[in-house]
Amino acid sequence: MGGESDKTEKMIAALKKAGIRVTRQRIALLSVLGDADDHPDAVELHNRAKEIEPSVSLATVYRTLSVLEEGGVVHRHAFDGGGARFETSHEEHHDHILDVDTGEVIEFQSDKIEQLQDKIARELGYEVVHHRLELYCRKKP
Amino acid sequence: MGGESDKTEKMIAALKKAGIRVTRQRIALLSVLGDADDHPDAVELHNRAKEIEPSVSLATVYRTLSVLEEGGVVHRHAFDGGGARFETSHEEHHDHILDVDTGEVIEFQSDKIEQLQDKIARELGYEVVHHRLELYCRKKP
DNA sequence: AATAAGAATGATAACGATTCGCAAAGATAG
DNA sequence: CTATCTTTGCGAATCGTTATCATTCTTATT
Repeated sequence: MGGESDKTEKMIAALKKAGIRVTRQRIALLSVLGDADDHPDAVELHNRAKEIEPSVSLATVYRTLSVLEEGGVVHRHAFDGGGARFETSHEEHHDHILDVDTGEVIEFQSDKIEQLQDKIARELGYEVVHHRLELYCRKKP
Repeated sequence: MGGESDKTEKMIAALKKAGIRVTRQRIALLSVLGDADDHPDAVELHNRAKEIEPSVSLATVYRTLSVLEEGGVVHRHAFDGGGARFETSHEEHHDHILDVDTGEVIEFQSDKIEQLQDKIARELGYEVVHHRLELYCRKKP
């Protein structure tokens, strides 16, 4: 019983607290998201979720991902080419390196860059709401 | 006659040199691109180009933009929401601030950030092929 | 200038990712 | 357990973009 991981439990609690209804399909999706250590797109999440809860439809996956995004539970990324990709937001903020040959995604974090971004925006009279930094890279020979 | 600007002439010369055929619709699009100081999308470019050369079709705008991108004449950007937006590549490299309230696009350039990006990639065994840095900002109160 | 050969074009169909509309099923408060 | 209000699945619709294909243009050659 309760095959859900700790991560999933926490996300369910977060939903309840936010007054968002907890349904079978949402639990399935949250569980899949919690287990994913890659950055799957909606179709891939749908495939994985179907193994837990065969009735989930792709439409619901999309709808739920939007709900979760608004609730701050997942982050949506729009890397070059193809559709949006998702990850849970229970890690530190980070940016991404994308291997242009293999498609692999590597996460990194740089306070210095972050500070420079803020500085640049500030000097132009802006404050950064959110940003997007992607390094499309190739393995060094 | 030859209402084309200097910029446009140069781009036409670039096409010829690259062995790319110079057509009425391509001249129209290049002229529109040369005059644009914003970052128009394909539909907007199509509208502007039609005023010079009414026969241009949207399909050709898309096709030509791809050709120009491959030829290094324009850059394609995929900002959050909506479709791709374009600008000529005859300026220095720069990144973008996007005003989340007005949609305005401001360009900026930071050697320091660039260097940090290279350093981060290098330390992970990668070299940066290209990158994407967008600051979604709001005007400071 | 006329021509041949290949490339570019316009119109429209097709596409992939995502959203919408709606009737039916499900979750939660009382 | 019931009433209410949400969420769901399905399929159609939408958006930005690309593909198809017969026709028209460019360009190199005469």
